[in-house]
Amino acid sequence: MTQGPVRVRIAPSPSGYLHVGTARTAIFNWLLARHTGGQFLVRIEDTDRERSKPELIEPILDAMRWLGLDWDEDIVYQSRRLDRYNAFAEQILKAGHGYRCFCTAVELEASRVQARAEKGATKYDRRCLALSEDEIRRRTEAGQPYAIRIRIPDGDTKFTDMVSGELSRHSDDIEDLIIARSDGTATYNLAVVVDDHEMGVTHVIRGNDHITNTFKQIHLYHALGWEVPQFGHLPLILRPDKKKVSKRLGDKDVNQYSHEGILPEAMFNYLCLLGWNPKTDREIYTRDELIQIFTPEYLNAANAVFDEEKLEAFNREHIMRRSNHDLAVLVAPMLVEAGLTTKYWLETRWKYLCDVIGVLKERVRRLNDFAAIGGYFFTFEGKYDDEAASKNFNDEAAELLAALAAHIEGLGDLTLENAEQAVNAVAETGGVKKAKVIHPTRLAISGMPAGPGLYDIMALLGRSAVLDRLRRAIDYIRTKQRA
RNA sequence: GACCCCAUCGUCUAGUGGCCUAGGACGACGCCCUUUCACGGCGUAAACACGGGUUCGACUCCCGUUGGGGUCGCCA
Repeated sequence: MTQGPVRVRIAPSPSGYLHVGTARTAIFNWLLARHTGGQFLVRIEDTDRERSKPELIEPILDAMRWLGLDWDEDIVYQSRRLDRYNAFAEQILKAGHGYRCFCTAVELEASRVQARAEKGATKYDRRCLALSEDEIRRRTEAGQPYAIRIRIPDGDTKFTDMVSGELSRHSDDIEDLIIARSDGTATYNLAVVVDDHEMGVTHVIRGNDHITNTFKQIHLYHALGWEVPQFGHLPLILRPDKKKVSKRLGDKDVNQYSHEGILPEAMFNYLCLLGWNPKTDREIYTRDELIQIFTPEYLNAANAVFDEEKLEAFNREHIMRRSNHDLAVLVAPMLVEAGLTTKYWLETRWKYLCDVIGVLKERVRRLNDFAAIGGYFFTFEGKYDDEAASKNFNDEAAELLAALAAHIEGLGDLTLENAEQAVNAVAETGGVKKAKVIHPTRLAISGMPAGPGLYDIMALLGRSAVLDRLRRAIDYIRTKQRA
């Protein structure tokens, strides 16, 4: 499909962090902009003074930067455009598309409660639309506060959604929404329409929880005499319990995944395939590949459950695609934070770090796993896995370890080859199977029951560290046997 | 409750009337590889919600039912 350049936007409100739902909406918008050579814009919807928190803006932008979602123009802050919106509310009122509503919030709430009780729709009953000119003038002059509502014309409202096709709703089911509050400030729907129009947004792609708003906003475009943009309503991302992801329900901040060792390209790739797919059996793509192949036609209409296990599977694939050096840059601070080593030590032994990552790489799902399963490459305190120790540490093992240590002492540097030869020799002279030597040795030098190939570990650790740990294990076994 | 959206394995999905005895991926299970754990390879279990139509023929089209989700604020 060929499509001209689009102007799209993501419009988060700083009342919380960026969760995967918003992140995925941002990704699709960004992808469409990049695919068509258009612009991706960011607007901060911070008109709610009570709930917006300025300090939440940076974390949201950080999460976007982490995902590689760069924007093309200055960020638009609605809070700085408040004055701009009021004029348009007035314009709608003067043009006869709106009317003053003197109902108080308390009254409105009461009639909603009543409507619910009577099991009906809770739409505004338009009582203020029936007010006479005189009555309106009288109340206005008396200083009675009023909100401005737009009057929804009779008939069906229709639009063609990029995801779901023809969508329509009868005017009876669209409320005469308030566009300006009684304190004069504009409400969300008006602000959005004014901004999208003035920012030149051509395609509005957002969650399908906005469908109701879209019908309302279409009437605002009409009342203002503006061209209506294309709309696309994405299916929602659901939690495993099938509720839509939300801050309320404690869903994770996208930044948190970064701290938990998820690679940004993995998150990007996984999210992109939730609700969209390339119509092939391939699932792993780079960001650039996705820009190439992305087309909104392949957007799904059904909601999708977010599965962290599958995210991890994507993460593993992307970890395998990164160079050891790249991974080292990301893993180094994690090792330091875990108290396993220091920044300085790693900097002077960068090659070693890369080699360690090389042997650990394929048994890791998240970046944090490197520290969790490979700590012994940096620090070893003589702690042995309990189960493995009771199984592998016995008198016979102590003797074999001693024989191995003796053999290694006669060696120069430990290499993959002579490490293997050493183990073979010890097994042979001891008249036991290799496994009898290998398992205690692994436990002795790593403390772990599982991990990379033993010779890899030995060669990496080096002669003196291996000897130290061997002797330490022998002591450990002997003192334990005596006790 | 009203309105709207949606409906293929547990999960993400392919499928646009015959290529379907429904394909792939994650997860699960088993086998092989192997010093362990992974990786890799091979394989198994696992789905078209239901009922009516339309048609020579429906997973695919239409209607209804059921189920799930969303929205119903002078919040965004």
